[in-house]
Amino acid sequence: MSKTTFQVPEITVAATQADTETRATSEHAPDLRLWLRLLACTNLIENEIRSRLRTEFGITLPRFDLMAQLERKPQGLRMGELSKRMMVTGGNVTGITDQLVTEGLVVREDNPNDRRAYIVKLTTEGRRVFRRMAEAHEKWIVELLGGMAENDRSQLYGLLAQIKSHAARVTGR
Amino acid sequence: MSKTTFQVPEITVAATQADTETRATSEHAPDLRLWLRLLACTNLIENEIRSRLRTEFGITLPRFDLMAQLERKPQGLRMGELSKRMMVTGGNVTGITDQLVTEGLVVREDNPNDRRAYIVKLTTEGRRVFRRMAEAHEKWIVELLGGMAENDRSQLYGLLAQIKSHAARVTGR
DNA sequence: TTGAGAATATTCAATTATAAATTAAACGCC
DNA sequence: GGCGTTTAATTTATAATTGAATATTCTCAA
Repeated sequence: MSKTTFQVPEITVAATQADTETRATSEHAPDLRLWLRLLACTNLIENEIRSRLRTEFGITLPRFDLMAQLERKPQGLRMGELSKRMMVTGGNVTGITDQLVTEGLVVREDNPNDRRAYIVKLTTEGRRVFRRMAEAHEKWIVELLGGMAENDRSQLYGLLAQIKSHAARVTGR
Repeated sequence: MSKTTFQVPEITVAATQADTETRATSEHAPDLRLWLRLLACTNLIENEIRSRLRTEFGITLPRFDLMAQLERKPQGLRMGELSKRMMVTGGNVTGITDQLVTEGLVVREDNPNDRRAYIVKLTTEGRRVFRRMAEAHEKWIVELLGGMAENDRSQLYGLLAQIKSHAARVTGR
């Protein structure tokens, strides 16, 4: 009975949904379908957040993300630490930091213990600006993910932990 | 009993892992933590796939993604359809398609019914190349997601469906 | 029929992102 | 102390990505 999928009219499917996940059909491995759905969820939310950050605050998502990392670490972070946490390359962090420095939202401080490394911190202004944005950002996330039963949410959280630790092991962190 | 999360020691968490998710602490809303974990999972897997596609096949992830959309639609897709399905802007699709055309992997065919629109298709060579890559790609996904109990996987699949449809409603598709 | 508005795709400028090469400093070891 | 290796960050070249503006074509109502 579950093999009746080949009868589903393709036209209808294409008309009612069209995103990354459209790639997955019944012939695909369950893991692939899962991956495409994961990707579709992330893209959907990420694109909406990006758009709102731009229209509401005139900031880009990567700049917001970098500031978010710094906000949790008042002592500052090195470029390499930002790179790891943001999961992007070092060169990318250099560019985003440059922009934020120009805008006066973060500063590169010299590290007396290691002259190769900077310590990047939010400026007072940066902290002020960020807090205002973060408040809205959190509301948006709740709006986008919300309506989920507490039980489902913690289920999901745990299942993602499984994926994360497995994938991290496979990729060597 | 489920409200004990505020006791999680932040230091330990920060010391043992460093990624996007590091942004989440106990003071954050559960939804925010969930979002950051979702994002971390996606980035982890996506970055690994990108890297393997490059080293094994010398192709970029967006090019692979575009070809993947076409492979399922032998009749071809319009630029706008590719854009929706890949969840990226139209201008982006134009650029990626240009590259693939140069490489001889896809073609833009004129649409006799609508002279504004092209129909993009895989070439014979493109189909050949893609199939080889897709086989490896699927194995990688299984490797990265694998080891998950069938029950957990279908649980996760369903929970993501919830998120996806809710977020799609909020964003207006 | 025609003309206003919608739809389709491209172009453009700016930003983000990667990967590889480079510069500079720290580290370890003899 | 000096030298090879590692580490931290930037630079460079190229690609991907966005958002806005533009050019073309289509639709449809007056």
